[in-house]
Amino acid sequence: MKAARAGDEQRLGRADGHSRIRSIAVDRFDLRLSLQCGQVFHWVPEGDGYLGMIGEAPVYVRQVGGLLHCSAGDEALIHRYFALDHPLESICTSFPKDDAMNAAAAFCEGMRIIRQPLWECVATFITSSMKQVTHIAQISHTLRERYGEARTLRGRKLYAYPSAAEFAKLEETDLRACSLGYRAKTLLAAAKMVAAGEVDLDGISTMDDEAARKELCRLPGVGEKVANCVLLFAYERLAAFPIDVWIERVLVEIYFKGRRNVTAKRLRDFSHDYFGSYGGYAQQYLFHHARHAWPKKAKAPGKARSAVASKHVCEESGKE
DNA sequence: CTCCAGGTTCCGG
DNA sequence: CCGGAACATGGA
Repeated sequence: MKAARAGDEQRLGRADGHSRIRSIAVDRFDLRLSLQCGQVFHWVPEGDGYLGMIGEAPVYVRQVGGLLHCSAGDEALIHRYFALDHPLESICTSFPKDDAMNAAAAFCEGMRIIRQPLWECVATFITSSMKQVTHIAQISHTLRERYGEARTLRGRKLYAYPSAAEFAKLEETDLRACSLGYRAKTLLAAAKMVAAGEVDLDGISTMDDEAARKELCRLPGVGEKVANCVLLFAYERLAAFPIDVWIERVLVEIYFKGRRNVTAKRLRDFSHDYFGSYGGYAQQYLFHHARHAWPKKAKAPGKARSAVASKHVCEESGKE
């Protein structure tokens, strides 16, 4: 592979004058998969790479085979953010050996669980409830553009995720205007608690998984599922196993097929025991595989809808 | 128009 | 502990 061309250096160059490109050798890492699997929502494709923020730092990363290209000075940040130190081979070896898990592991080769900033992760997953991945990203970008600090890289504007203190200064209507819906109230309340120090996100780092989950659930809008996402994607608790509608579908269809009385508690207990200490990785692989490789749910053909049934309903739209 | 999306909370058995 | 219902909004 050829080294980065001079043109790349120029385009990648930062305003501070340090425009040298560095290459990080990576093994068992897929940048695109790791950014597009639904664990983080703000990275945008740019050229052959991605543009995004790691905390307050605007970053451009590009993967070419086993090399990760970035600006000089960002290496350590990127190494940590993308969890290049996670023992991916051991992690995959630890997975249970069943057909569904094997297929998901093959489908998700190189996907890593990244280390996200605490509040950013808490807040984005508060906004995630009952939302499609694309819409979560949309909300994230709106919040950043309106209330985050701006940076420029490669001629593009990038915005940091607003801090809890910045959110705490807003009104609920401000957040509703970002199409947050009912999540505006809980996000604002959570921001105020964090800003006031009533919940200490940094302090949670030293708690065991159970205590940390319980503490996170004190935040409005944070239930067991969101807490597990935060534990997994921000606190590096790789055993945390978030159960959303997709994973529930997988569990019920694959591991509880035909069984009755499949309650939330049984799913939780089974997942904890079956997937083990790297359950979070197993969960993310199963999640991504199910979302992209499972057949779309066929519309129940029970009663054919009349083609003319709704003909006259939406005709008059000249209000105001 | 209908259906559903990386849920949480509150309420009654 | 368990099931239901309300809660907003925008794609498909």
